[in-house]
Amino acid sequence: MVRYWLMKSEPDVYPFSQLVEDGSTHWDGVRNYQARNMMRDDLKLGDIVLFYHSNTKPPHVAGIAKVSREGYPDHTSWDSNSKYFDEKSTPDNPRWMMVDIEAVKEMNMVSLVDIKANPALDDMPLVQRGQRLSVQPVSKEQYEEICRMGGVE
DNA sequence: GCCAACGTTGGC
DNA sequence: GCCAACGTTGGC
Repeated sequence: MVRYWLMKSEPDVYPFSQLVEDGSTHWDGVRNYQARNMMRDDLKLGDIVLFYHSNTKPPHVAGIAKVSREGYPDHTSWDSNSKYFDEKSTPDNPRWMMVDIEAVKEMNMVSLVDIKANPALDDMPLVQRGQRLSVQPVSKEQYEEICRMGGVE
């Protein structure tokens, strides 16, 4: 069964347009245990991802991606040249995980303001108080509503 | 195991 | 730039 997720990226770091250009990418740099656990255990091949741009004006959902490889160790965690380096992570005992995603479709920007204004989306983790998780579950209904707002069938 | 201090996230 | 919310760290 396909599940739906929302993943945050700062457009200055890696925008959705870059994913479209690259075709696919590995989602490295997540250093939060809850997000790691979901990538390790819950994100399955073919799952759908709403690609969200945070720390930008306005914050918004930019497009649709899907999981093209399930959880595996994040090699940037033992690369001392990487900004995501974690000395406690090694190839033999990796602490952090990532998945690969590939671009599926661009959509018209769906801003956080519009998401908050839509009662059908009140339960999205994204709009909950203090929610900072960079990988979040989204229901099928919420996903379909975002698509509708973004002009995607 | 508690909790204060600190760092980060991310909207505004 | 501000700051609320949250996660992590480390002393005790």
